[in-house]
Amino acid sequence: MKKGVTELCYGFFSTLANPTRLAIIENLHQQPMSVTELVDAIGQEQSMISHNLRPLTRCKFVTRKREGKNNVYYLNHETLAPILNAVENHAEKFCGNGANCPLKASQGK
Amino acid sequence: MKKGVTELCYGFFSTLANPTRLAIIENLHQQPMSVTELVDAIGQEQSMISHNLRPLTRCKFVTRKREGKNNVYYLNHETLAPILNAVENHAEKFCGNGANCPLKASQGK
DNA sequence: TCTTCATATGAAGAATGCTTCATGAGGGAT
DNA sequence: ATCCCTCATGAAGCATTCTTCATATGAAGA
Repeated sequence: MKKGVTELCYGFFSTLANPTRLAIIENLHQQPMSVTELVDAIGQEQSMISHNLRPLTRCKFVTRKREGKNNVYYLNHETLAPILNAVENHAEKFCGNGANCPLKASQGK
Repeated sequence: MKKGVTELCYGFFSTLANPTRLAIIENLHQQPMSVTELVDAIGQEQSMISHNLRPLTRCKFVTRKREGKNNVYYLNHETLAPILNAVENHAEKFCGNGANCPLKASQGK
């Protein structure tokens, strides 16, 4: 671990530490989508989706591309695939896939 | 990406999204340490270190072991090594190692 | 140009998480 | 038994981030 990685990590992880942004990532993992499509898929207000797309774009987790009058967002699979994979491995190995995760318990219902 | 991973990811990333906890990880990456050693190394109050060790323990990022009257904490390298590696790769490839990271810019000085 | 669809942005109240202070509890040594 | 060292926990004020509401911008079509 290089020196000074801490501040980079902080920006990185705090951007990912948000349910709406994770939902966006989950959707874009399937295919590129416009804002409107994300709004429909996630079922939240348009302004909320837009607000949350900004930090994702800023950290290069997604990229934007104008297509006609739509802004289509693309996931940065190169970064996120291994990360999400590591999270799944951890959850599986150390957290019983969430079964014995106190955080999940306190969130649900 | 499996269904329902979003909530697991949220617990995972929000635990990592904290400067003190990242400093703890950075230190434990070198070697296991007791709370007092972490306090000295990081230079923050003991209660703060303890408070931040709790979520790390809960998410299995670190494990605790009594040794005499000390509580020694061990990093879960199996999970964190690949994660931190992925962050470094991303920072290098997409963020100029933080040089063109607007977050870092707004934090520093 | 005017209208409409698509998206971004600003501001403010609400919610969440953090930091600090005070204290409690456990283990070892005397 | 007492003292000290080590560490954990609770509560409360403070700070940060989120969510929502209102509005602005841009592109395309009539």
